Amino acid sequence: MANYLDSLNPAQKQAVLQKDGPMIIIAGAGSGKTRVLTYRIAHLMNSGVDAFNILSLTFTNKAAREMKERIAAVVGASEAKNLWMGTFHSVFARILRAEADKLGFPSNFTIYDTQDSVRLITAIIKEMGLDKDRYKPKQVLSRISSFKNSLITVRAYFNNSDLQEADLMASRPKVGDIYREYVDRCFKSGAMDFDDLLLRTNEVLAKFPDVLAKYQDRFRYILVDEYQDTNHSQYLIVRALADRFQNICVVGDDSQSIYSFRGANIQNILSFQKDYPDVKTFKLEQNYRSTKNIVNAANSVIEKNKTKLDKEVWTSNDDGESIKVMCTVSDGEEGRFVAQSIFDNKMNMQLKNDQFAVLYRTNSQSRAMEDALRKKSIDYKIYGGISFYQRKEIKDILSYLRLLINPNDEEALKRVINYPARGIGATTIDKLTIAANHYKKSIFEILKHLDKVDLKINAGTRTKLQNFLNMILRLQIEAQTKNAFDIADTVIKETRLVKDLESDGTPEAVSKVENVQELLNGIKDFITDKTEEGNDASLTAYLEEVALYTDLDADKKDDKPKVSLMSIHQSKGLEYPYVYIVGLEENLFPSAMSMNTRSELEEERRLFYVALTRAEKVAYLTYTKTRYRWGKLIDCEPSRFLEEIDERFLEYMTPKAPIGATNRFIDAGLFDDAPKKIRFQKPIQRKRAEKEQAKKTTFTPPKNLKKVSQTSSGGNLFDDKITVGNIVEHNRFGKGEVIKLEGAGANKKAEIQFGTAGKKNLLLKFANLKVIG
DNA sequence: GCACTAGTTATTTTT
DNA sequence: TAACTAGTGC
Repeated sequence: MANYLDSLNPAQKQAVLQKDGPMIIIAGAGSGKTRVLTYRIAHLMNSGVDAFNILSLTFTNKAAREMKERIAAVVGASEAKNLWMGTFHSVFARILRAEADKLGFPSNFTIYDTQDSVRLITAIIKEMGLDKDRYKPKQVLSRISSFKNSLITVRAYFNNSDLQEADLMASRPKVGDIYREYVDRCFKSGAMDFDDLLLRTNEVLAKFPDVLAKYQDRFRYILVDEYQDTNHSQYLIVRALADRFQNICVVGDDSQSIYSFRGANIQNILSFQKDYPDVKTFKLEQNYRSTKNIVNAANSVIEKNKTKLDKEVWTSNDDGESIKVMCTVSDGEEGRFVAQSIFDNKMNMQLKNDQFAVLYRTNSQSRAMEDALRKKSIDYKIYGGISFYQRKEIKDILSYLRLLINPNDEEALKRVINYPARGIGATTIDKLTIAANHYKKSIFEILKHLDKVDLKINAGTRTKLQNFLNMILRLQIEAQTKNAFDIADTVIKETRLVKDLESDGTPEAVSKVENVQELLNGIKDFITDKTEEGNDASLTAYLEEVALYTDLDADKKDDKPKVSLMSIHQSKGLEYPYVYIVGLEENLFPSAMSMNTRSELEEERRLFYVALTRAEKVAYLTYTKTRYRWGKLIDCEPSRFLEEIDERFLEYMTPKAPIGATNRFIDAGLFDDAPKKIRFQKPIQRKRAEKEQAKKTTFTPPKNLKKVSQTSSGGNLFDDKITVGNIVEHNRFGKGEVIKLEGAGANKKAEIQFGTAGKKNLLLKFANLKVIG
């Protein structure tokens, strides 16, 4: 048997060797799940299963790509190429391209992103004359999205009095009508939104038995990763496809289910055993990622959840360091602490930026972190937030490209019909929209037959519309022969889009021009990559990839190491030696929006569990007493999650000096914050207590808690003892000679020439050096 | 039709 | 705070 099996523990090995039938792998955090999946697929292939018959669904495209590479290393690249691997969305978008005509969609249908969907819904609400304060487009969209994820079609909605009543009670009786119009308009535009990619897949599989049979026969072995985060729609697809051969392997961890807001249903994993009575269950409980302190601390938190599967995560790794808790006065201070701490750890442990991650609950928290890291000249990368492809200048160009592929794409057309400005304003667009709705055609069709439509549009505007139409038609013809890069380039020249920006001259415009250049480079890369791989390099393929792109996919390999900043949701599946979880405050984490029900709170707790288990070596938890939120300074209380961690695993940090130059008066009171005491006081009493404390200048350590000072006395002592020429000993690097000293006090650094480890720069306060001679 | 300004409103998490 | 909207004047 191939030697890859030797590297697995008994539980992992069993899961890999179990070839046929339904099976579930409950994989604790850091238990080598990816490795099991990879080897399992490799093993299937080695035991005669054709790669073409394996479908593997992952949570991100990046995960799929990496897994493919690892499988390629075992079975060879040419065979691995034939595997179907990717996210639900990308795999089924591909399948829908082949089957879309059966549902009346063009095969080159557009994929609407959230922005497109919101814009369309906004337009519909306006057209229907509804109050947009009552019908908030985003809320309406998320309601529609949840319908779709539960496979509630428009017809099903109108047959379901409960749903209608719920909307009536929420004073939004027209939700159903908006839903209907939205679906119609998407259809007319030849567009599918994210949820449609799953819903329409279900539809095509349900309505066309031959299509279902085709894919059942094709995907004889199905693997689903992160099964705890599948929604009902995804669940049904998997079930339908696996129905014939029942070779279905799902992997997941109920403790890491964190996407219920997106329709994910934790019941999918909890009740898998009921769906397939002869299921084989495997549990991966040994954690290889983190220290005992981290694993046990995480366990002590997740224990508080009632809904969960039975499992015990353990590790044979070292105890490691305690989890460090830090309180600061403000969010700015919190950022400075994190930046300083990363700086110190880098110095002391000789680490690279990419060994650190800063995780937060909301993306808006990144700003304070960015500012602090930038001041310290620490390179960082932000994941999430507004992605590159969402930027206006980029979306505008992409919209032109979309329009060339699919001229019925309403959102794309409305974006570019007057950009760059060509004198076609809101009034004209309204008239066109009304005509389009009336004739049940797309706006583009109306444009093509302007002369036949009775529209009160004056001659000047008519010419402008005609010119626009002619340009698009001309470009469309060019798009048939040119590749994606050339056509994008032509679009930019033809529309004078960049010239417009260049003449602007503002710094923003300059950066926009750079972004456009980056987009062009991206298209070029796409073409070369896909051509090399022998894959589809068409404009359609490019637009699809871009629509389903996430920041995580964008990692460039040749970049210099950077600190990662991301939301906890995005950090799922990742790991870092040093992890900072910031903003541990009530109403922020757990989020104020998610504390109403037990299940919401449990999900927040799982989110915290996910955050904590990202850490391999050291985890820092920070919270602050005040924070700016929508421009206002608000008081914060420490998060309940801090208390839920068994305190044996914690260490409360207390810095000796303020990290940055801030109000000394406030700083004086900041260090004696024991969350234990404060938690159970009522808010008003608490405020008073805080004021009292602020007046004190002395520090009383909280009882029962270990206290570490950032400026440990040991370090200080050595400060004065060490001089250039000393021979010192470091517990990692061994013996060395002090070559140079610089800085003073807490910032005193030494350059030391070690024998085996080479030259190192160390901060004395951390280095714990022993002077030998 | 368009550019500018003042006022309002929003922050959960994402394919 | 920042992004978006409605209103105003040309």
